[in-house]
Amino acid sequence: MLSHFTVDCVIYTFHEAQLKILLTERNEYPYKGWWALPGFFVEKDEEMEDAVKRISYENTGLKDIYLEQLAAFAGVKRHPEGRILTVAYVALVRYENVKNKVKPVTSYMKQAKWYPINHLPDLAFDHREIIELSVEKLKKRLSYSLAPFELLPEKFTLTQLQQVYEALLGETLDKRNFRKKMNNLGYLKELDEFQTGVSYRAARLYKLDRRKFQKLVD
Amino acid sequence: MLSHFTVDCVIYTFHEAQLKILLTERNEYPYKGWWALPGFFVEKDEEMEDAVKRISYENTGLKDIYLEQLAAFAGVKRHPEGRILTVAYVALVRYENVKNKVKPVTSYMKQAKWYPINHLPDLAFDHREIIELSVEKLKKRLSYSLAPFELLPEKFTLTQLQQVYEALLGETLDKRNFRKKMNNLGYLKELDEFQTGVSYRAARLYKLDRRKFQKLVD
DNA sequence: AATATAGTGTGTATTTTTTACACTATTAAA
DNA sequence: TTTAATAGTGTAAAAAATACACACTATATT
Repeated sequence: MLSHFTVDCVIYTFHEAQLKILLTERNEYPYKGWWALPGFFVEKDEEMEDAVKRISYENTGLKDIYLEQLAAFAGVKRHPEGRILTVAYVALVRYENVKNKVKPVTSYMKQAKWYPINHLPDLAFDHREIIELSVEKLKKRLSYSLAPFELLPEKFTLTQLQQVYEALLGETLDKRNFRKKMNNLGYLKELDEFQTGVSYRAARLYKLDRRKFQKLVD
Repeated sequence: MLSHFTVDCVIYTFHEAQLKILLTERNEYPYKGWWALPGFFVEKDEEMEDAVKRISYENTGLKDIYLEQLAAFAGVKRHPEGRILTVAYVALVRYENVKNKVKPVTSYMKQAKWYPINHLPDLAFDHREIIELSVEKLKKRLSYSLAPFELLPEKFTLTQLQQVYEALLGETLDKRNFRKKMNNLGYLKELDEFQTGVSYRAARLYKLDRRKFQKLVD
């Protein structure tokens, strides 16, 4: 007797200075018409991570996204039709890459939509609990995590980076101290490029130096 | 169709200045005669945590132990008889409480034994991988974790506490700096009691002030 | 009684990190 | 040319982390 279980994805992005999560409106019972995390059953011979990639692809059109396992949820009562275990994953995507691609590709959901983490609708199953745990975890790991850089464009301004930190920590940070610290960490590459299309002083763009970042984490 | 899955427990203790894990010798196929983490199938109407408690109780005689979910493992090939998902938990116990209680209470294992984390035997399934991940996680969280205090007796010496830190970090620490820091954190209660039965100067005993610890973590 | 043993317990100076805080510079649009 | 909006910058003070060595004490041994 083999294991039969689902995966659910908490797909984050950063847009308009806010952290947002992709939710889908279910078109199937149970919880038909409710908002839920994208998720589905894992096939018999399918690796969990591949299932997560499949689901994220269906929902964002993106392959090769940043993934991390969050936890397993298996409450006896979590699913109204009997105990179904789910393994929740966190995925981080760049908004620029997905903004035009989000649409329901499958028959079992009506639509997909980005919701700011502070303004979520009522959610199916125990999905709110899953999301809350995922925020907690991102927060805790922030200081040694790639997360901010997976959420931002490849080239970003220091203000954007600070906004990601602020959104995750839920508090505002001092601009000068934030910049000083980021520069001292030494894994930001200052580019000779600047923002375009803004009606005020254009900010300098930065890139993450992944090699230096990795060295520091070890 | 409901979920059918197992839980596996990485049960840690601290003894003889070493971190140790409880392993059981399997008395059933597959992997009969191999060492493995204590684990078993979760009953149909049983909460995961209750299954973990049941298994820890069978193996250590202890109830109410410190538990934390580690991760789900579901590799298609992890179990030779077909994909079985397992949810791994970390449990922390005090050696003084279990030292005489560890014995195989069930028919499916021959014996149970504490192994230092640096000298593990060959292990069944993907259990080595599970253990490695658990050590990583304990290490990362050390600075804001109750783990050291769950592994030590209620009343402990600063040297013992330092040994737990050193075992988890895999490096030695300076005694004076360690003590200064622990005292400054402010959640250790200095007792008017001292070690007994040692043939050298008896060390002062300390207790964790859980209330102050909690305040600091928030 | 003297000595060996083994671990306890303590202070200071230096460096590094963190914090608090306010103004000038640049650009586009009105 | 003025206004509105955001970018970008330095210093002083406090707190935390680090490096480092020796005297103390309880017991066991002779």
